[in-house]
Amino acid sequence: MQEQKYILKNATSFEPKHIFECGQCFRWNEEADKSYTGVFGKNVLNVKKEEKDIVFTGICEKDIKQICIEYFDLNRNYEEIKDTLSKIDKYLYDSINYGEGIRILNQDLWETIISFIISANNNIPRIKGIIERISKAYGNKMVWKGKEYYTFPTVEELSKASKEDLRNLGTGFRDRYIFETTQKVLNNEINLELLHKEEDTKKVREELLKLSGIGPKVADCILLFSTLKRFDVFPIDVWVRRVMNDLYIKNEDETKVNKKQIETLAKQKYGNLEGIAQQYLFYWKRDLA
DNA sequence: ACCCAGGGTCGTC
DNA sequence: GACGACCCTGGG
Repeated sequence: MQEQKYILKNATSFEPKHIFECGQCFRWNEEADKSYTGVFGKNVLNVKKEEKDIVFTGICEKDIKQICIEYFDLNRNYEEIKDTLSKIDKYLYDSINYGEGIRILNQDLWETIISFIISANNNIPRIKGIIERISKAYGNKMVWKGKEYYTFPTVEELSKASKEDLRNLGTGFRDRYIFETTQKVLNNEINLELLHKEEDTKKVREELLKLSGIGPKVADCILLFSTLKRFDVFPIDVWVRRVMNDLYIKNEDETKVNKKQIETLAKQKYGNLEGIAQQYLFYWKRDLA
């Protein structure tokens, strides 16, 4: 494959660090020059901010511009979204000021499902390591500038892995979840294509919850960070629980805060943009911790 | 050396 | 609906 380049001129709401380190993705790594290189689909891409422009370089299976528009959701107006959210209260204003360049990516649904199953009760460095090892073992090799990269395995490719194989890649107790979920998707007990066509977020969520290793938090992350692209969800993890308690609820023991209370509060304050609000808050508070 | 927490879920009571 | 168990790794 031939290297391609695309330059996005005078970009707003696009900061590589914010996008790749806000916790939505696990396959992007910072280079010495502060740019980021990552793999998605059959593409290897480098993203570099040069003054006001964003420069995309890499090997792609289709036209690089089209691929970037889709993956980085470039047609969505983040200025408008941030405007709306900033007016809600001072906390949202501050968090958006902090992570002003965040964009929610359109990540492959299958990869997002497995990635967030792995994320359960886990930390980001280890999650990244597991996903890399899975890709190297069951994905396909690509070479760019003399370096090797691996696609994330398809359902069929990953189905070659036994529970023991997965355990040996360091997945821990999640080996069973990955194995069972792969089997279910392979046997078409859940149809990922059809899932995109369902409009009702609740119904999609119910379908995801049928898969092994997917509970409410992981389901919401999949809904928000994949091509399903639902903003009317509010993934509640330890950090979000912490920030919501610190800012609004002020319970002495944050672990005792009722989940339902947080959900109601989020819906009430942030409305149908609650998913994006969650991401600004998460990036803000986790970084300052 | 030891303990703890990490983008939670599952099985059991 | 609450509770503990769960694999593994890095940091205090």
